[in-house]
Amino acid sequence: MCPSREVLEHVTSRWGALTLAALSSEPARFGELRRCVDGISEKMLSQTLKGLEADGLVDRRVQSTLPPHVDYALTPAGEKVAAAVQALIVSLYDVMPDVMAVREGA
Amino acid sequence: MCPSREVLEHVTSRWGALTLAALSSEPARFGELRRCVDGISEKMLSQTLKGLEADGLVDRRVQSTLPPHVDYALTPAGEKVAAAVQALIVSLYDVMPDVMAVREGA
DNA sequence: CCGTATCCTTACAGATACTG
DNA sequence: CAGTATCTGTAAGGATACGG
Repeated sequence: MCPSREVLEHVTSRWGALTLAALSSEPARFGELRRCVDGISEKMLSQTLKGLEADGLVDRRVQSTLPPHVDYALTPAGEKVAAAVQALIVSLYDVMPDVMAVREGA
Repeated sequence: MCPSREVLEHVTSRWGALTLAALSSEPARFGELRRCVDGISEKMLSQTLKGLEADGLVDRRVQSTLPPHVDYALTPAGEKVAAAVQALIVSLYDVMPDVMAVREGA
């Protein structure tokens, strides 16, 4: 199975898309993301970020200060993918009226 | 949590995106989809199609002939979402060289 | 041909507690 | 603040066999 399938599964994993979307406006810190991505646990955020980082979509910058300060930002590749994810989310908002109508009607 | 989150999870579920992509070129039959979406089981295809149908993204047309003939097609709403999914996949292909490079380098 | 029903295994994901 | 470790339940997903 082609390697892009793996990346697709990372990006479209339960939290992958939301995390990319959260980073697309601006870099953010761990705690910010945790509050921003509604419902995500520390564990899953950490895991999701690691996956995206391993794929080269997210860049992790550590400042070894006290207390530690870590920023997560999109790489150029990440920006392209995140833009597509955003477009997908927008298209979803676009069709939500239809979706709701079908759900009721059924 | 907003209702669009549910639809997002359907669309970005393991097989959701691939199924939408497979339908975006033209309507297809169950068996065709099964062969087209590499690795999917009958159970998951059935389940995925049901979810997308319940969201009003996919239309199911049955001809009660013998043997039975069933076509799955995108609804107008489904077309919009599928287009966005396609764009996402294209963006992924676009960045795959970078991804591969990062994976090796690491 | 188009699915549904059943069984079974894994791995996803939440809660909690703890470390640098 | 920014995570990691462990423990545990749930449910997603695969294989197979059968029904309309």
